[in-house]
Amino acid sequence: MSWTDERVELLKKMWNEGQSASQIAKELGGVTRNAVIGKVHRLGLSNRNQAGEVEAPVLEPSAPVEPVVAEPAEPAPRAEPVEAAPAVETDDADDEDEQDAPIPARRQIVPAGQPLPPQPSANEISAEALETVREVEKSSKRLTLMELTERTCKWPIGDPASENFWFCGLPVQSGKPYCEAHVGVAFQPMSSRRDRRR
DNA sequence: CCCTGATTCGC
DNA sequence: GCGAATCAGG
Repeated sequence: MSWTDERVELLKKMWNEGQSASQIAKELGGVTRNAVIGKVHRLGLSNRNQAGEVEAPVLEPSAPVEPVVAEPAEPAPRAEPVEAAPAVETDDADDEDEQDAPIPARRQIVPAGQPLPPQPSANEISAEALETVREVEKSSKRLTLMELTERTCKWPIGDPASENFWFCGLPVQSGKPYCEAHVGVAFQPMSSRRDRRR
């Protein structure tokens, strides 16, 4: 593969969008991240952004969709109940402990045997948190189902029933299924969810 | 171990 | 110019 104008353009675009060298390399195909980094330097744009100002088009993910049950497209091979959300009984047993508690997750099945993250009802998340997540999602890697790995955030964004759908894909928080931002909304301290009694 | 970008240097 | 190898760091 050679650096055709088109490939260089894509490289520039992605680099200015903040994509990592490996991401770009994957997108381009036929090159390694080293090649990308090397090219980036030769092009003298090691300093991300400056003129480009290529704002990610990010189509509004049509607001937090209600839990969408993914059709078991293919029989998932005994999906490991990874961080299966324990039935969180929001009883009146007010516990002040700051123990993290996953919000109820809908059982969803992914061919890869990965449990899908819960679709949070916007009303359960603080405004700021939601804001932050929205912000972070702008830089999501927009991975497809097949591109998910054990260390890419599996938080779904958008409407699964449409083309406007992808997975976050940002680096997961070591061990967890989501990136930092999404772990934040997926696992909330009891205290912050106490007031929203059922 | 996973990842990131930066640099070097033989080709 | 290219990019693998290597380095430095999270």
